[in-house]
Amino acid sequence: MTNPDNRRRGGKAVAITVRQIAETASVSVGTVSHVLNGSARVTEPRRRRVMEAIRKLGYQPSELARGLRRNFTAMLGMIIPDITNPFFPGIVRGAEDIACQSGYRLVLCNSDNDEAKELSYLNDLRSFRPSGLLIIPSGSVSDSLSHPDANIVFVDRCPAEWKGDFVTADNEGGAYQVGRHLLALGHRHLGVITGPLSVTSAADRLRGFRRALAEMDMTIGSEYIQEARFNSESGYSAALRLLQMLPRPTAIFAANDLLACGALAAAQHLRLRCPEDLSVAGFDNLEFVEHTAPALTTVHQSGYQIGATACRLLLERIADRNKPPVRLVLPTELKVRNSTGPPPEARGRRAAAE
Amino acid sequence: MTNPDNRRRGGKAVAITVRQIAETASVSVGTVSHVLNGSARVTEPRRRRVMEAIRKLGYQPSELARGLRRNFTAMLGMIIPDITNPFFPGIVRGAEDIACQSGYRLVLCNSDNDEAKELSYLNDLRSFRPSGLLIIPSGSVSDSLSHPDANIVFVDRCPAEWKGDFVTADNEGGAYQVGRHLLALGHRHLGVITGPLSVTSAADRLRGFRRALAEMDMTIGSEYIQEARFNSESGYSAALRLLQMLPRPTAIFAANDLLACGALAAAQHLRLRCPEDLSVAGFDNLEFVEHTAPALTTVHQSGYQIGATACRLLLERIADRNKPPVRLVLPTELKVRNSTGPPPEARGRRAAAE
DNA sequence: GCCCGCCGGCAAATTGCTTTGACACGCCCT
DNA sequence: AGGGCGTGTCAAAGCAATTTGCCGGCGGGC
Repeated sequence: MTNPDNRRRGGKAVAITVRQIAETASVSVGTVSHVLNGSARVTEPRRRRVMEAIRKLGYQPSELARGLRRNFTAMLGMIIPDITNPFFPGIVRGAEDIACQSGYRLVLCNSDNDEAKELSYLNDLRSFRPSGLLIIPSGSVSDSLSHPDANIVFVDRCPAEWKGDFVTADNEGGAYQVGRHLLALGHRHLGVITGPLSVTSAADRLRGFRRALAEMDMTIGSEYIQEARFNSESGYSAALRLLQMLPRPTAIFAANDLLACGALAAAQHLRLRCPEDLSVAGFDNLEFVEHTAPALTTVHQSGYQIGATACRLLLERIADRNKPPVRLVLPTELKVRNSTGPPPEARGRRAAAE
Repeated sequence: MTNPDNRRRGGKAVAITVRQIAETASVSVGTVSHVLNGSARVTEPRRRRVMEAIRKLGYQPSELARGLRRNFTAMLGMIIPDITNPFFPGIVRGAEDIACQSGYRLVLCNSDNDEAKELSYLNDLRSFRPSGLLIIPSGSVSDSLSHPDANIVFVDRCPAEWKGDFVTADNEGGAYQVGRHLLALGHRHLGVITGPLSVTSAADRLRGFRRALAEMDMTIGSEYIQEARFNSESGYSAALRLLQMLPRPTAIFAANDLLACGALAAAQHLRLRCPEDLSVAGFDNLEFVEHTAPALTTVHQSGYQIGATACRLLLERIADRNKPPVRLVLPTELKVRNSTGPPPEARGRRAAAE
């Protein structure tokens, strides 16, 4: 019963190979390969013998050997800025679900918002010959353009030079909605905490917000726009800076929910009530912001959908390298909750009128 | 200048290979390999010629070919239950940082708390011949024991039969602290929302909580222990069930922060004030629970540390397959915030006394 | 009844890299 | 000066798959 080949060599276990399957099924290795890949017709009795042998020996083909020969593997590389930012796991999850459904595996790397790290990962990932790459860029990734050999879909953010497949949410439109909302409430002194402006999504959000202002013939002083990194600590200190200015803004638009959380904390620290003294709006609609104090007004975007869509696009790109590039913008939606309300003066007036 | 080998074949680009490096540097391919791996001494002039050629041609060795030959690759597999549970990304991040520092890449899979999916991923991952595996198990993964060929570290949860390397936080101790805290506040009617009891960490937490009760010669009725899945919706409905019982519990210990969030929402839905009418405590200390309304009392455990430690252990295991297994329990710490307070009756008494 | 063509299967070449055994060269010691 | 010995280099043999070229046998058409 024990196959002489199925033993230990050099002290380490050797896996089952096609050769053993071939012997067990009394066929050639080529035939086994054809059965596995449907790359040629194999008559039924042989086919069944092979399948049986595979089942019996618990054979699992080596992705390495297969990849080496075919020059690509059943894996997709994905580079994200930071897995601990709760927005990205949603994207990853969406992408992974789609990838796994099609028999692909996802390899994940954190670029840590560092362009050098990103580039290094990009190269490392390539040495595994993945079928494709999903990239949420931190830098310009200019290199990827000089190596157009890989299938790449950019996600959430888009390098300026990139003309290929791309999926994002409607950052500009969502931010525009926030602007309209705050203006409609009567706010005239506005502050913005933006993400790093080198990141396209952050820039788009700022632009959308400004568009809402422009429609009311308003502008916003550059000192009222604070650039921050996409985390709550950074949002906290940016909010402190804004709230010490005169006139003090009555509303703050934070470019994502983490920044908004930091802003809430800053307001609390300064004993400003939200939304009575200060309105705060965020972006992303992370799951937990319904439970913050107060519940956060924010723009909903579905990370899962973004990831799933991007991955679907990538699979299509893999299937047909020559189809025209697709650039998708998924809808966003303003969720008004309790962290935004009329500014103090309007509130006072309204209270007086009642 | 153009190397004749460096052209397209069959329509697709062919990467630079050792062979081309060898030709360019006028050495044999074996020598190139030795330079790359330091597997034999190479005289300085040759070594420099090789390095120069590598730099000039932008050579990147194929991990596939290398892995095929050596029977392992510079990658680590990781299986986690669900990346969208914010506790896990911290672990992943910790593991990834350590892995990348040592030149390894992390491949991630979501088992979705599904044992079958977990097993399937385990096998797929194996076909890439990773140097090791980090697993947060959803099921018993009994299979992994019959294939002790891989280096495996279990993380956060431990299958009953597993006697190898393992890292977790002090779930039992943390839950014990919560129990002591709630009892010290005067609570006598307690409810527990536990995670799936097949998951060892959930069982440990319940045990720790019970130990605190036992020290006061108390027990808890089984109807006051509601088993739930580790997400907030499940926590919401479990809390509703608890809060409709008579006598109504005055405090709820939720086995993780997501469940606790659900419990807070349920309390709010029933117009119960927290902590005046109901105390809620969680577990994990996710970043955002400082900002919930009210700020959540919870047990801190560092996902990052768990992940980093587990990965370090795995690297050590890879370096020496024969060293004795290590089982680590990282400390946890109770964080008392505003979601816990004295029960209504004590509060009434205290108010009357003042 | 014979020949041609097609189908199914096999053996061998290929993929990029590591590793090993052999070999050549130079140095030191006798 | 000659014989070891150590050192550095190379060529070739894998690793586990896919893929290609070829061949034998069988069926159909003339």
